[in-house]
Amino acid sequence: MKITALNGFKDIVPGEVELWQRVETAARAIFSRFNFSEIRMPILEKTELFARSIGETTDIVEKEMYTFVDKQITMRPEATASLLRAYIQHGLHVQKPIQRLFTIGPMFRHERPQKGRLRQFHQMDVEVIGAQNPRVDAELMAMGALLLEELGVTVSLELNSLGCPACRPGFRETLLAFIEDRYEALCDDCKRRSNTNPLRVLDCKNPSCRAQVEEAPSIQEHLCGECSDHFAVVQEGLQQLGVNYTLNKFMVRGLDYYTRTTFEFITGDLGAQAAVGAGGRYDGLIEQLGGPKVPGIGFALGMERLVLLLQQQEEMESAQGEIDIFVAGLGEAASEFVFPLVHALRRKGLRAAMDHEGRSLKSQMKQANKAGAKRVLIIGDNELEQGQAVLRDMQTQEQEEIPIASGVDKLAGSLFAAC
RNA sequence: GUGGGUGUAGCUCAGCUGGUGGUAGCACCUGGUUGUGGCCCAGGAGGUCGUGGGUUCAAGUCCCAUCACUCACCCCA
Repeated sequence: MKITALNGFKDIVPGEVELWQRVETAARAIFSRFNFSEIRMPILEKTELFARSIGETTDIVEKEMYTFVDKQITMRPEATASLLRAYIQHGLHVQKPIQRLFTIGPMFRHERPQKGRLRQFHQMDVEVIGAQNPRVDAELMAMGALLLEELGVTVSLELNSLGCPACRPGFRETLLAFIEDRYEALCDDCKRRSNTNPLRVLDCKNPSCRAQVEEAPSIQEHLCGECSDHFAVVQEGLQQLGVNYTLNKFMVRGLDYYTRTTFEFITGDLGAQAAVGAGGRYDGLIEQLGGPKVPGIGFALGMERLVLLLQQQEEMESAQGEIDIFVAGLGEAASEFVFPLVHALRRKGLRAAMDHEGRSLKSQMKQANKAGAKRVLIIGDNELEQGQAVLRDMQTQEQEEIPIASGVDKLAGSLFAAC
């Protein structure tokens, strides 16, 4: 039996990896423009960290984590908890009252794989810690929207507020009363959810449940004064920055730590996994994890989903790397000469390649062409005897003779000047 | 965890109601030019038809099991 990658784990091979690099390069550029610094955390953390932040009763913690049970450690299922742990551990709040941080890397969840959802997946995660101003919420969403725009993917931004510990319990009761009248009409999942987390009933996909909650009370109308003011300024900010959004009173996030602002970047082109990016505010979380009493907000972008969108929105022009020069050696003596020459060219900074299989000139020319070589240097027995090699320009097809007798380093220098 | 779909060359796939695995396309190698790429032409290499059982004179094809992949539910980025 052949050994293959694990179910839900994927290789990113040449031809596809270029798209990933594009996504990552664009993201780093944008994050930098918005004054974010990179932070990198380990993939393994104590299990307790995720239980305390994401929520003991969430699906992620209950059944989706890769945990080494005997060691009480877990491969991170998301980035925020690890990032906040690092923030607290290093006392970053002392260095700067407001920290703007991003991280890029793999996350792990043991779910059944499907389109846009893998067991090892990759997120670009952005967090602003220490900022209470609602404008920061708008600024973050504007940054996400700008990145997606620059990548050329079209998404819609959906916005909601989940309130805070002061007003959410009240809404929860209001909603529960509404749900109880319709309890029998709900799907089995929603019956269960109405006990554990009634807000979740709001975003059930089951059509009959949707119909039932259509007229459900909106949390947006049950916010306390502070949350309501906050939500209003967030929306003003989005308008000021020209970011389009729609309010969605049914949007509930799956992680327990969210408060107030929550949002999702949604696409219609990925099947069931419609969220390309999502996030929100988590004002009590840092304190809950043993840190200072500071607010926070952040969001994550799913890289697999971005790459899928890029793949289907434009026919992959496989712009694989091109090289500066291919050195074709003909025969054993020439190969002896070419081997160190190619290395000398690379030391000069040129992207250089050669053939090691002793193939015909025709074959080597094909290789050079496939590698996208701008020039080919041809050296055979004739050239060695005469002390002149042939340098061919692959675009213009022009060839010139250049002296090779003065040694590899000099030749590499003159080739570097020529390229 | 629950459903559906699909497994034939490195990739994309033909293969009808069982009767010798495809001149299929892309990719790869060689040649058409004693030492010159892209286009074209010719040739070549590459497969335990996912795996294991069963039915049959005969199974890629039918049946069962199993594994893998995939889509959806659930959940989420």
